[in-house]
Amino acid sequence: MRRVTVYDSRSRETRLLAPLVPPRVGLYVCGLTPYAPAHIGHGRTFVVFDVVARALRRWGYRVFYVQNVTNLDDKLIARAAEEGVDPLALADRHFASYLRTMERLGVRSVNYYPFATDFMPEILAQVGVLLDRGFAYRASDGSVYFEVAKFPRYGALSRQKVGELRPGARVEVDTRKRAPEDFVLWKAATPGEPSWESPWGPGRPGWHIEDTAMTGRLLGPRYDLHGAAIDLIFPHHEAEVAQSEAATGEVPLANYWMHAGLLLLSGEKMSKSIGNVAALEATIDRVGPGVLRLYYLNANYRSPLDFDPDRSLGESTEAYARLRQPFDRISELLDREGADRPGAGPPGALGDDAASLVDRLDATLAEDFNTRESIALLFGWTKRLAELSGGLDAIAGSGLERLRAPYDWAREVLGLFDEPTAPGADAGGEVVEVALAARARARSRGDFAESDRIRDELRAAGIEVEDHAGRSRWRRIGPE
RNA sequence: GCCGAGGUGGCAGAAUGGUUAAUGCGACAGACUGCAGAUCUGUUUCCUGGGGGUUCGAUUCCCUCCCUCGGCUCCA
Repeated sequence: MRRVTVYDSRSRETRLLAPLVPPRVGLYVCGLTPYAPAHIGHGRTFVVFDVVARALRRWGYRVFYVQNVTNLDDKLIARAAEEGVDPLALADRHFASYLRTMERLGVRSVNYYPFATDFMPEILAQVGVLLDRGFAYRASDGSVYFEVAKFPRYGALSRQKVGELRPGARVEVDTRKRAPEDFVLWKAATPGEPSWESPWGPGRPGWHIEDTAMTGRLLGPRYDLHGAAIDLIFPHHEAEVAQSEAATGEVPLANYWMHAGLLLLSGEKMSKSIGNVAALEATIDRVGPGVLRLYYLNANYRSPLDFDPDRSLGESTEAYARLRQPFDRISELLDREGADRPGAGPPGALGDDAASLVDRLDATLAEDFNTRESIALLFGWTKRLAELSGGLDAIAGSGLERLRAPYDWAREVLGLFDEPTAPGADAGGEVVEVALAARARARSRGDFAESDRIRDELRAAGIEVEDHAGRSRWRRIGPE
């Protein structure tokens, strides 16, 4: 197992990752509430933790990655009422679409997506324990609240002092509570809304308790790593800590807390409630998963990232195309001619350099998942291969495989280069070759009008033609 | 008001108590090309929010102020 450091937002320092039971790592990430399509802010968070899981697995850790699904909450119920559908069915529908989007984005590292409503026995049990131990109380209508005053550590994670909060700043204060900072564990049923039987009467669980009920069963009372976006640190994560630690007596709930920075849209938080969202699915349609992942990973995962719809992805598109150029060429040669294609060895010590670069990439990423610095190293490698100026074609298959190693690393860990690209392997490649042959004949007889017409038509179809000294090559740039 | 995260070139964004502050985008010039694009080469010397302090040396550590964003009880 490689030595890995993690910035822990609870202690506010970068710490050596020491799993409770090596090499296992329990990773829990707060997922979304599937009441609307995912936006690119969600995409950032889930790509970040996808890389965390991929990297840890590569380094020998056995990661069990749980991402919960809040398939029942106020907004979901409200949306379902608007549409006149069953809330749980609405959640199922949006979750199915979310899964497809994640698959396209290359997020395949999650082991288990538990649904809140599948953990009703655990939720009821945890609420019951909190009542028995005196950390919770029942309100007149049957709701159950956590009494924050009984848990002195409340606020330690987010460094909030209860007395300094401004109740009602954003959400109406619930008058049934003893104190404004108390939070609901069990909500008494509202007619017409989904409800479950409980010892305190029919109702449904509060948001926070769903998470600790799930992690209690799936990961135990203490686990290694809790991740989410920073906006959830208060009150959600604070409540998780209070519930779980009060109920189990086991401290701390999570050994490490990783909080991803928010994606801002033109300087403002992107969120479904404000309505300033860029849909994730449509963005993938437009630029492809690799460009979007590069955009996300091109910044420190903790920094706020300001998305500019007019330039951010254009810039990443250019950068991605440049980054992958030698990778595509190598892949094309290997796909077409195989690993035993003849040729020279890599010049100088380039083959060894590829191997040592992979070591450096691992070492760099292992310092709090520094994806940005890793990408800078990959650009350096792209530059070195580009300086071979056509020399890639002269190198034998075995050598090419060695030179591709840093890109293979990027594919495995960062999830880049995962879309089909090698022109030869593309469906329709033969047709393009025929068109290019016709264009070559036109050029050789000086008929540039015909030559340009063919080029323009190919471009309209998403095929970029590149004229090189010997022959013309082409690549897909996607439909305009 | 309180808490938290940020402030680095034209733009996006790394890193570090120490030679010319990475990388990418953009721009400009050259090579190549029938032209364009792509590609390659070079240039982009005056860039670390303001003010103090510690230090031989601060962008980095400390203090203070300013600005932006987030949270303040069911937001990724």
